Parts: sequence; structure tokens; C-alpha cells
Amino acid sequence: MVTIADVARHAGVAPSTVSYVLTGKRSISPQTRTKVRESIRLLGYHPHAGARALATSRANVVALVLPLRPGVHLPVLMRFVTAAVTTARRHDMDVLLVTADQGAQGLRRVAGSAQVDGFLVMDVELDDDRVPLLRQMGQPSVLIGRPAAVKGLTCVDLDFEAAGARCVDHLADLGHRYIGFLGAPSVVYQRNTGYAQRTMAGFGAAAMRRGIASTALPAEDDYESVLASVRSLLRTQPAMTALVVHNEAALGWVAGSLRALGRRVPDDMAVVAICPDELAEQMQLTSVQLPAEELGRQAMELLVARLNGHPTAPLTLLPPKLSGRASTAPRLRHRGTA
Amino acid sequence: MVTIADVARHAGVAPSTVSYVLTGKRSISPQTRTKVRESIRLLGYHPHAGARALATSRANVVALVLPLRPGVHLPVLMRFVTAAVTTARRHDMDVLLVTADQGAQGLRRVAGSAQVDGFLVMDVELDDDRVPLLRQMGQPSVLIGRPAAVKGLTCVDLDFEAAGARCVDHLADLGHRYIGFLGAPSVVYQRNTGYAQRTMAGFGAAAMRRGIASTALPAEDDYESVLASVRSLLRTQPAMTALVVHNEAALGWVAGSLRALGRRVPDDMAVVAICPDELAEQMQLTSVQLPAEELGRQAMELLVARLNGHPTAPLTLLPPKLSGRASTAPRLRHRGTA
DNA sequence: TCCGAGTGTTGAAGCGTTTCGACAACATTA
DNA sequence: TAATGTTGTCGAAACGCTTCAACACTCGGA
Repeated sequence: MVTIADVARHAGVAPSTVSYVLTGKRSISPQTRTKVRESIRLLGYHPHAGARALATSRANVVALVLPLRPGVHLPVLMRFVTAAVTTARRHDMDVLLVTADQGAQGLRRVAGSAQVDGFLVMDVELDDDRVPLLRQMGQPSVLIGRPAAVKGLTCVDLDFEAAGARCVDHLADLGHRYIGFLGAPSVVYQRNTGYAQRTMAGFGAAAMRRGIASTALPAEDDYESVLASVRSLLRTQPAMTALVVHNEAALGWVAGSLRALGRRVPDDMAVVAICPDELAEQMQLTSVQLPAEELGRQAMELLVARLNGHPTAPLTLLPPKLSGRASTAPRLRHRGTA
Repeated sequence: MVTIADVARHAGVAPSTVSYVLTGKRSISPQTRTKVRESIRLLGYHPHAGARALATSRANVVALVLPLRPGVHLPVLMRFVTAAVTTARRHDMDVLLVTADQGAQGLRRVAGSAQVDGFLVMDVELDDDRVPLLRQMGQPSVLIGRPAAVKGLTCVDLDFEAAGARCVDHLADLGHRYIGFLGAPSVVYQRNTGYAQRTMAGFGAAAMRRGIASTALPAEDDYESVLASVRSLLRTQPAMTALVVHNEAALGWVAGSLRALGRRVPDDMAVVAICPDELAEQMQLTSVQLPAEELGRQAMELLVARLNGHPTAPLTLLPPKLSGRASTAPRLRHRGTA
């Protein structure tokens, strides 16, 4: 292995000078600088990460904590990950993978051994058991998702309230006046899973604001249940012309249910989904998506900021983005009114 | 940070003694051992990874090199990853994530700075540009996939020849005597993409061995092409009663094509797919799957072996596993023969 | 009684960086 | 011209760990 001493010898300077050329923490004459740079290139020198970590007590590595629990949508997760890694690299940081099965143990270990400087924790739930641990450990960390209390943390999440509202606004702008909401399975709401409730809340509030009649129902993810829910929505509100669906698994059954009940999309019934973009693309649904890349990037930027001692807001909410597709159309062209 | 010296002081021994308790490289009296262990626990001591790496010139970290190119099936990839990480942890190793966009640069950097001891490279292609680099760098590495020449490398892959053969055997055992093969798009074969050819070869050889008439055709991934291919297969070999499909994207259209041509599955036509298990499960197809967990695990085990100086075979092929589902049935019960 | 062979433990010397204080050499000001 | 900065460079001391050589012991055997 070629060391800083080798470079120094080759360039005819002291090791410390080489170090200063590398870190730029002291002024170095242009001649010396180029000379040293040349030696570095020639010898193919790379500073030993361990030694550097030892001397600076900074590893320049962050832990990426992946849950990998069943039900996470992997393509979205991967987009998070790539965005996060790319951003980290832009700040000269590397990424250590910590999977959930290592649990709290794993977090303690990598932090305790100074292997990483901070944590990027993905897919955080309302009552996540990693949160108290992170709080206690004191290492900088950024969470993607939104636990119950964000005080003292740094969290990034999609603004689900705004997402719910965005759907209503889109439909209202198209002229719809009666909108239904098909949500996650009821257990999800019972479990107090933050995002589901917030989406609903945003949806409801926006509907009120726009003077729109709305009805909401949960949906299980089998065809019969979805059909029943849709039918029930239509019965409660026969003039309903638009549907917001926040349930990936049920999405496939919604189209079938509508067809079975004699409604065409988008002519008789506009549909807006809140779901990963691939899914919406594939089914040609107007949708509000999770901005995965943006979340990953932002989260890593915040982590880097915290590592450099900058203060960060406890909660950063990203605005939702709506992509118009074939499943929504202006109410004015609605054939049923012809 | 609590150091080895703190532990030593607390336990009333020398730092080196603590080190020996930890590494077990020298005999230590039971009394001292428990005393030291107790101090470690009490103080919450974790060895500083950087310091350790510096002293031992071993980082106990391996790089996981992910390509993330379009077209990789992410659920399968994630199963690789988790299996690899879990296995690494069992050997007290951590995993550093290196994404492909960092390219050769990235590999050089992490290897040069002694950040990792070895590489686990996923999704290797026949003429992968990372292969010469890995050869040259001399760091231990294991590849998942199979480049053109494996000499001097350590590669792990599914035995695609055996996979092709396994399909034939399954169908032959069920009594089928005329089998069709629907492959990847023709460009894939033109590109010399190893696994596609090997699967076909295995299929063909097995058919010959079992005295079975076989016909093969590539398939593009739109409905019309698939329909045309299936029709063409049926015309060439009207007595065909089974179909092997090695084309994820076309899989969805095959069922439709068969229905359109008046064939019921499995009664008129048995179908075996070679594809990720989720897909097969979802469509209820008998299938040969990529044993993702097993590949990840094996690969990491091999890497660890290499890191410990053990020699490894240049190529490890994993046997395919066939899962029987609703799309195949014994030929004897075939209604068309009734 | 002395010797040689274990055992268990220690002190000190690395490992490759960074960084602090010191120090020349030179430029600026009084 | 002397005092004072400024700039560029250096030597040495950390950083926290491992490991080698050395050193006390104890224990049989001669």
C-alpha cells in the first residue's frame, strides 16, 4: 500500500504538507501543490480510510437503514436508495447498508464502532421502535417517514395532506362536484398509520374548502370487497363522478368494479390514484406519486447538513406532484350529462 | 468515546490483555476474561473500526456493487441483497453499497482507500466492463452472473442449462411429447447474452435426450408478436401440448394468445415459465425460478472464504428449482385425448 | 535444587492520518 | 532599521487498536 509518507518522499516534502494539499486546510504554494498532486497521481495514492477516520474521528460514511419489511414497494425503495447514494457521493461520503433484521443491535454497533457518522433511516412508521434509540444515541440522523413526535428529530416525508388535497383540487378544477375516496384497508387506519389518516384528512378538508360533497370508505384488497365498497359509495352518492383511490393493492380491482357497475373511466367516473408512478403509468391513471428520488436526495442533503453542524428543521414535507393521465377528463365533456 | 484503555483501567489489566480477550488470539485466564468482559459491558465499549482497520489492515467490510440498470427485476435483486447482507453479518462483516453510476472509479476508490476487503458484484454480464478491472485490482471478489471467461475469477450463477432441461423433464414426466419454447426477444440472442442461450441449449439437449420433439422461437414483448409466435409454434407442431416460456415480459401475453387460439391451460396446453417466483405465483404458473436468496448467500460465503485465503472454484452453478402450479397437468388427463 | 517448558500478562512499537505549534523566509509598516 | 505580520513548510504528537518480544510465574522432572 502506498502511504502519505511515500508521496511526501517522492515529492520531496513533509507528510504534513501532503496532507494539507489534500485537505486544503492550509495555504500551500502553487509549485508545491502541483508537485505533490503529480506524485499522488503517479503513485496512485489513496488515503487510508481507517487511518483518516482515526485521526479525524469522522468516517465519511453514513448508514442507510432499510426495513425490508413485507409490503414495501421495492421499485420505489430502490429509487430512494439510488438517489440517497448518489447524493452522498456528491459530498464524498459512502453508504453502509444496515438491514432491519440487524435491528437496534445493528444501529448500536455501527455507531459505537465509529463506522458511520450518521443514519438515514427509511420507511419510518408512526410508532417506530428505532426512533427512541436514535434519539438516545445522539448521532445525527434523518428519517424518511413521519413518526408520532418529530421534536428533536429531522424527518422528511411527502406531504400526504397536500396529496389528498391535490387530488380534490385537480378534480374540482375539472368540474367534478361529487367525489368519493377509496382508502386503505380498515386495519391500516386502526393501526394509526399516519400517512393514511393524513391523506384522508387533506382530502376531506380540501373538499369542504371547495364546497364539494365527499364520501370516504376503506377498501380491502380482494375483488369482492372493492366491488362492495365502490357500490356502497355509488349508492350513498349517486351523483358521484370522480374517485380518489389511496390503495395500491385495490387499484387493480377498482377498474373491474366500475366496469361491473356500468361506469366507464373517465367518462362516467374520473379516477385519481395515490400510488407509485410505475403502477399509475401502467394502468394509465392520473396519479399523485411518492417523489422517491427527491425524498432520497433531500434526506441525504439534510443528513450532510446535520453532520456539518448545521441546524435542520424537524420536519420537511415535500409537495405532491400530480401527473395527468387518461383516467381523468373535464366534467363538461361527461357524456352522462349530454 | 470509550477506548480499550478505559476498559483496561477499569478492569485493572493492560490494554493488550483486553485486546486478547476480544480477539481470542492468546490464552487468558477465566478470571481475567470475565473481569474484562464485565468492564466491556459496563462501559459499553465498542472497538473503533478505523483503528482496528488500521492495525490489522482489514476493514471487515465488503462492497456490494449494484448495477441498477433498467430492466433488472428489483424484488429479485432485493432478495439477493438481503441474503448477502445477512450472510455477511454472520461473519462479522458489514456491507458498503456501491452503485454502478460510480463505475470503475468507485471500485478503485473504495479498494484503494482500504475501505473494503473485497467485492460482491451483482448482475454481471457476458462482456462486463467491470471484470477486467476486478481482475487487475487483485482484491478478492465474487461475481453473481457469468462473464465470458471465468478463469481466475469466482462466479456464482443459476445453472441455466439445467433450468432449461428441468422444464423438459418435468413436462416429459407428465407425458408430454411435443414441446415448444418461447424465448426472449431476438435481440437478446443476437447480443450473445449468455443465460438466454444456455437455457435454450439446455432445453434442446434435454428434449433430444428424452426423445421429445421441440420447436423454439423468440418472442418480442407485445401482444401481436407473442400471438404470432405462439400461432407459428402451433402450426409447425400441431401436436404440441406444452410450452416453456423464458420471457418475463411476454408472459402476460402468452395466456391471452393461447386463449385466443382456443387452447385452455393446462388442459390443452401445459405452460412452464422461467421467471421470478412472484410473477409465477401471481399468474399461477408452474415455474423455474432464480434462487435469489441462495445465490446471495453462496456468493457471500465464497467471498468470505476468499478473504480468509481459501481457494474457490471459478464457477459455482446452483441447481434450478421447479415449483409446480396450476399451469401444468399430466398429459393423461388431457381432455383433448378423451 | 535447578532447569526447561508451559501459562498468563505486559510494555512498546507500529498502522497511516491529521493537526498543532514552531519556525524560517519574506513582506509590510513604523 | 527594527518590529511586526504573513506565508509556506516541517516535526512530532495524537488517534485507538493489534501484536511481538519479553517477562514473571507455576509446575514437573531430573
